[in-house]
Amino acid sequence: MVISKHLKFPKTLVSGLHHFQTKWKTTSTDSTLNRLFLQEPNIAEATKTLELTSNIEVSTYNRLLDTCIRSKSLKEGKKIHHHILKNKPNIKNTSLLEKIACLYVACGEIELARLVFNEIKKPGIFLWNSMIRGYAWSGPFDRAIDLYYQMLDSGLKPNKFTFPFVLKACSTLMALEDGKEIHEDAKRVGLESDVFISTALVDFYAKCGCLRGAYQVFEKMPERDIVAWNAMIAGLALHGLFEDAMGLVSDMQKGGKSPNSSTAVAVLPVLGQAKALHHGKGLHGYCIRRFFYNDLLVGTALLDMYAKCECLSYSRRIFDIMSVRNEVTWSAIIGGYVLCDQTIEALEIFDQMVLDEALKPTSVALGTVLRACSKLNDLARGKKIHGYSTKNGLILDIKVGNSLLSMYSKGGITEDAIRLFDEMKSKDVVSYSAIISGFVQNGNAEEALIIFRKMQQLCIEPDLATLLGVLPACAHLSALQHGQCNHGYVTVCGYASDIAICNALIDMYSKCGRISIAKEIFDRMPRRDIISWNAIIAGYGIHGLGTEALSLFHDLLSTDLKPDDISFISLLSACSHSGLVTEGKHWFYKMSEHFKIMPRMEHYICMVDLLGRGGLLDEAYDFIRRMPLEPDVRVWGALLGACRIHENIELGEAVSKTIQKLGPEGTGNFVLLSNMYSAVGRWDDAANVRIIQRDQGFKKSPGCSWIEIGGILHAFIGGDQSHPQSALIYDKLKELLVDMKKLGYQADTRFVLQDVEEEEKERILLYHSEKLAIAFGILNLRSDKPIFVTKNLRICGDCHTAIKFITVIIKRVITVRDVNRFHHFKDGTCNCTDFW
DNA sequence: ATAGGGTTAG
Repeated sequence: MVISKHLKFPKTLVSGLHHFQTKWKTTSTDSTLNRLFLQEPNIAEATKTLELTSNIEVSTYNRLLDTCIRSKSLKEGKKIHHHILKNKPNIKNTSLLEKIACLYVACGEIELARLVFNEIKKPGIFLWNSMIRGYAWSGPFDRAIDLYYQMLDSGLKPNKFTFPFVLKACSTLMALEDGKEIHEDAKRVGLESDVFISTALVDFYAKCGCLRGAYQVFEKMPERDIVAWNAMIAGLALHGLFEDAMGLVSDMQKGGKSPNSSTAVAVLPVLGQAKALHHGKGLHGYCIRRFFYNDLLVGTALLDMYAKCECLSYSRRIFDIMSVRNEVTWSAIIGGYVLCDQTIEALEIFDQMVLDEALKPTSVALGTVLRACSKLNDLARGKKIHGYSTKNGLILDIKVGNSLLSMYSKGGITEDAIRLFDEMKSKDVVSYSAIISGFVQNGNAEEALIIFRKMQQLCIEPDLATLLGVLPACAHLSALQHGQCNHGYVTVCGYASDIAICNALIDMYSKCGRISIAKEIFDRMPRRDIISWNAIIAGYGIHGLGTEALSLFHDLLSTDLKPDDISFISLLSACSHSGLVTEGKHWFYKMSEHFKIMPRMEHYICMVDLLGRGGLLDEAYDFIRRMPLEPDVRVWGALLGACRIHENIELGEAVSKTIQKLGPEGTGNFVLLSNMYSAVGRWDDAANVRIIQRDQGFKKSPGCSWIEIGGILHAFIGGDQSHPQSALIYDKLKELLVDMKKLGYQADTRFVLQDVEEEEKERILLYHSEKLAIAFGILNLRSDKPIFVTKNLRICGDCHTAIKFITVIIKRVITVRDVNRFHHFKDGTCNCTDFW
């Protein structure tokens, strides 16, 4: 056969072919192919030649297949396979079949390889190893382990290639027990101290969370190459042990081994995590000396480390000079900008990546950008990304889904959050935590607890972050029993020593009325951060224990911690609740003078409240006028509240005009103004305010009070008759009213804003939500138990008076937590000294 | 090498 007739090589594609054609013109097909296939670019054409003949020798097939394996030519390999099946259907040549299987593994077609593998009676060790490696690389990973055991069953002894492959599968699956058994096998066949196998074992133990195991293997190694050192260092880094990792790096250098770029890449993330900027800079210098800085991975890891240390300008400089960047580099720099609160810039860089560089956003980049949208509350942009993710199938990535979930729920679009949550195919702890925290942050703590329960029913174990969402929900609802239950869970899980958890517990107990337990937790903390102090100071504040709050603040000053802006909000509001005007003024002054903290609007609100409650109305007014910030409606609201307490109509009217101009927020200001007019008997004016309120479309958000009994929250709104015990509750209140009147109680009908008869007003007052909840508590709690009610708004003035009488009648302590603070009623008095 | 959920005030 004359080959030149059939082989038409396009000259442009294969260089030097002319020479080839002339030289081998007259040879047989077999030898032609043999020669031809030694040159990899010719494979495609060569397989065409193959189709023209049926009689090919096994040795030729072998050579063809070797070439295909080297060049990972799947298409051509398949043709050769078909050729063999067609022309030599009964071939029993194992080596040929093994080669085909190896070819498929090399091309990542593990299932095809498996089909061939299954046809081979006694596969050799090389093929077993190839198959195990194939599964260990691309999964299903458990098949790698299965094959390993099958191989042992077939009587073969694993060799030094087998162990690293199967151990890789074990570490991916976190299959600690299987790996340990395989470790024993390695010892039995005397291969434990092989460098490759030991290194694989170190890597396996570290990735499975068993650092001790990793170190034991590492220590026993008779010789360690740089890969072995890197495996151990990476293991320590993986566990966040940056000091140990750095220690090992210097041990390695003492042993005469120089860290390479992989060492740097392993260590840099943990340096960033620990914000160990100093070490990071040192390593950066080393990388420059060793010329690693041109390495893509090193560059990316360096810029990420600097970003984590909040040294964004360094990150940027590295990013700018990197000659090669990939999508990971871009994600890292975008993430750095988001972390450092340069959110707009982060989005600009993302646009640059997509538009200028035409890089396809990965799910990691999208997750990061969604966090940026969430921080900016740019939900429109977030929704666009949602659309893009859906179109490109990235929505199936759970991290993208969770980022979206978090954005929607933090952004307050609960419906979108819930819809997405229901649509998500796979949900994990993070999904649940995201939606729970979202609900809590948007004031829907009840829904948060409902989802929390659902999650537990589905046996999804809450983790630390979940509890950090749930505990504030309990705090918000004053759900002490739920909170205690979660405290128990925290302890069982071993989170009880976590600072953030303790902070959340302090807040929960103090909002649930158990300030002494809050203090106990605070006292027992081995280490505290500024949040711990803020939480306990605020706790004392809302309980009306201003002196204690001040004394804790003094304690704080003797620590290494510095009070922050929130410490002062907590302290000033504590002073305000306890009428500590002098102290409050002192610390407000010190705050900027000594601590160099610029007062924010919130601080001014606290000060106006403090001065106003203290009766210094003119000073408060003056204070507002001298504010460097434009006072907002909340500042004026605080002054109006003070005008009502001290019945200063003249100032109150002026203030309310200002509030009208600014646009009143909610209804609190209308209620205050109306109450103020009623208080001095200007009924027409009071009525007028209510008409304006109605005309402007402000509806009073309903007052709601609740009480937790037996772990169940019983909620009431005014005049509510929906509770099963309604009749009993109403009877109880009527009975109490009779006794209260005997003691001199008179319904304070000024607090009824509806325009109705006096008698009706009394009736309305009697069935206010806080009174209903208290009556329910009296009926359902043992007489030695304190009654604790929570209200979503400020407590009503008449209720405040009535509850004092009730404590005399029933001889029990009653606590009401309203939106501002605690009211501890006992023996006819309230600890707020009526300055609520 | 990048990567989702998190505690304090008002």
